[in-house]
Amino acid sequence: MKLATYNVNGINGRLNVLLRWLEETRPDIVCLQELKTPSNKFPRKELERAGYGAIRQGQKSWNGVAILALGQEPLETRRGLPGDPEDTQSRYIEAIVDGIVVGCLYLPNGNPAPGPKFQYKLDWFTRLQAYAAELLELEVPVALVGDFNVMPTDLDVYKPERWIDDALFRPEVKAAYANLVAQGWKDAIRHLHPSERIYTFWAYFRNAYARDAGLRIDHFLLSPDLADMLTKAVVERHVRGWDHTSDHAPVWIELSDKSNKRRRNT
DNA sequence: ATGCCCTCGCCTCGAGGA
Repeated sequence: MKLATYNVNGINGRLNVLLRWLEETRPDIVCLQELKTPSNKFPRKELERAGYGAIRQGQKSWNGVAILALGQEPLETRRGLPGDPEDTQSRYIEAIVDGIVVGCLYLPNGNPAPGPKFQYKLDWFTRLQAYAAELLELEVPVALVGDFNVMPTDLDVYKPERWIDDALFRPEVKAAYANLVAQGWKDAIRHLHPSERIYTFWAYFRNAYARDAGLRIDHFLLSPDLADMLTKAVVERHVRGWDHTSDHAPVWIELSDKSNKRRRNT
């Protein structure tokens, strides 16, 4: 089954592109970020017509996350990241689909750094670490999926030296990501492709896509049992080349029930 | 050191993005 993430950069302005990609790829589960629309303007009917049930946490103009599931309604288990009741930004939603706990997240950008926005990013990361540790303790299949706004290593940036002071690449942020992964998560794309340059985002300006001046900032973190099921990871680069497209490409991973192998091993 | 380009809002420019 295909588990996907896509930062759409405005779901209503992007609806045709999103529907075209859904029709083409037919992912089973999709985590969306940057809806940029309040929940009551979420295009539920259009997605339903395309075969998808959906839950969403919207917000006017900014942020916003959603989970789609092919042929079913995601069972919502959480809305909003715990740890700060003052935080009103729509950046986390979670559901159970096909026995998997799927946490869809849009981590703060954090620029300019340093400053209050960067501090908010670091605080959000700390809360995510605390909550992610709780999820791992449940010992159920969990995937934390979305736009983390972090390039984990030099391999994930077209020109690392240009990004040293940026909020997506500062040492504190890379360390926060590394510490999160070290809890016991697998970075799915990196796990399958340990030394390949893979990007998921290309800026609109400076002809970034044509020059392949990209960043890898959309990630799948898998709990150990899910990591065992991982067979494939694909960045749908061509979608970034479509007209009126997002600055992110959709990304998906394939999870296969290797039950025969697992049965033999246990 | 900055803008590039793009989205949204109530609006033709500003804020935010990465």
